[in-house]
Amino acid sequence: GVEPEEEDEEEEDEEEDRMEPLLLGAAGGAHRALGPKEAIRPAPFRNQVVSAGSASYRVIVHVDLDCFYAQVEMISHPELKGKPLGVQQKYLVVTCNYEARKLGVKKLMSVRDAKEKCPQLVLVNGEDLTRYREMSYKVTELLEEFSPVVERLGFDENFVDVTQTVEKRLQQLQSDDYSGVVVSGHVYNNQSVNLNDILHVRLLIGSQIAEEMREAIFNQLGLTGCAGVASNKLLSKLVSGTFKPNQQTVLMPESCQDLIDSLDHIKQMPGIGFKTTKRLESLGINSVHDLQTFSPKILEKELGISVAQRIQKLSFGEDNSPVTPSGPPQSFSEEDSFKKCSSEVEAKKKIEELLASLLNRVCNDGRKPHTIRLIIRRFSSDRHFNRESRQCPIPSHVIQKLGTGNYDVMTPMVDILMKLFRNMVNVKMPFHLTLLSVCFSNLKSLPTSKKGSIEFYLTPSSSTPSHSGKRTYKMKDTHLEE
DNA sequence: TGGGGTTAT
DNA sequence: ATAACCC
Repeated sequence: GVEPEEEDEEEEDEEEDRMEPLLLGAAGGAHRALGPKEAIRPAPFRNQVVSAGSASYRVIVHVDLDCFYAQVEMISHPELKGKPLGVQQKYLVVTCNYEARKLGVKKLMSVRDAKEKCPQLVLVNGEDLTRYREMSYKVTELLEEFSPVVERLGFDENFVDVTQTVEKRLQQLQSDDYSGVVVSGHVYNNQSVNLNDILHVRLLIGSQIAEEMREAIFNQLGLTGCAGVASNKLLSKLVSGTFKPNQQTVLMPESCQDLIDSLDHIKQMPGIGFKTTKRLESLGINSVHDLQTFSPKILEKELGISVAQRIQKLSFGEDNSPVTPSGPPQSFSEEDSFKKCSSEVEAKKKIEELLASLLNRVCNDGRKPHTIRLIIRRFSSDRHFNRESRQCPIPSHVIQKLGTGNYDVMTPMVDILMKLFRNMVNVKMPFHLTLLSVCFSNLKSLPTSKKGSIEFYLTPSSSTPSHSGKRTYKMKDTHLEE
């Protein structure tokens, strides 16, 4: 027989040690539970975030706006307030307000079913995401004032690592007297709170911060939402949904098992998606308990070591993934779906529309995309999982024209996109597409350093044979990323 | 099923 | 370039 390996976390530890000082500055540091080995290692960065005794214990807030698109629409159209409202994309009601929900409308319900359930339902078109996107970033920016460590999840959810913020407030408290600390909002399971337990005190302060966040979002942006406070992202997300709408809940560590037991199927576990659920079901794994007790070795063979270990940890409520600050977006895309597109001319028109919107967005962003991608969906029985794409670098002379309004950047871009199109679609043969999408990625900042002046990029040159007295310049080698 | 996003392979 | 995940 072969000895089982025990030290399979060695590499990971070294990697994380190198990153720790960085994360302490930017991300609040304590981003995972301490392993047993680390506790006895004399690490120079230990104890910087959370004092000894409580190990590294994070406080994470998950903020989840209530029916976000519908709220934005009710702000844009106040006369709709109080009426059952649905937001429509194509023939789907993608979300709706609580008046509509009371009358039986569900998210992602077809327009026909929704109207049948609720004939008074008011529908607004939500295919243009511009206003939602703008409001979404306002929320993220507001949250960043509480802690710079904010990770976006979709347009309507954010994770905030408030570990450092909590620590500051703890230190401001009169010498270890926690008797005045109270919870804000619900405590999951109505669990009793112990002020002698420093972890409890930290989470309570987290709940107060969460309350302040929701207050700020409401007062400054007019939006309501839920919040969950817990020791990691998974638990904060699960607990934020326990009191809905416009309420918040904190999870004390002792109730962790109850929270994950409240899931009635593994597909409700964030991180376990459609594909993994199918494969787990084929192994006879349906409940969280099934996953907890399943043989790790067999699971690793079925799903690969990475997925297997990660999701089995999730089943115990363990999640060491850090809150990664999202910053500005990594990509911009616009898509349109339709019943049928079967000619090149038709496709070109739609691509031009998508591109025009994208160019506006990219122009407002300020950064320049260096990659462009075209995505298609061909007609097929399984609508899902059937996209193809081609991408290529954007030629530098096109990139340079991007910010400037006066040059035509559409024409060269459309030419590129149509080449990508013909690379994917044999236009001499009949075809049937149901979606087109254009994506800009590989965004690079313009060099904005010191003086935004041109002379920063030019270096004086003395070798000027023809025009003595006139100064000439040579290009410096320059890269766009500072 | 929409119109977006992200990271890993 | 695709596949998985998230909303």
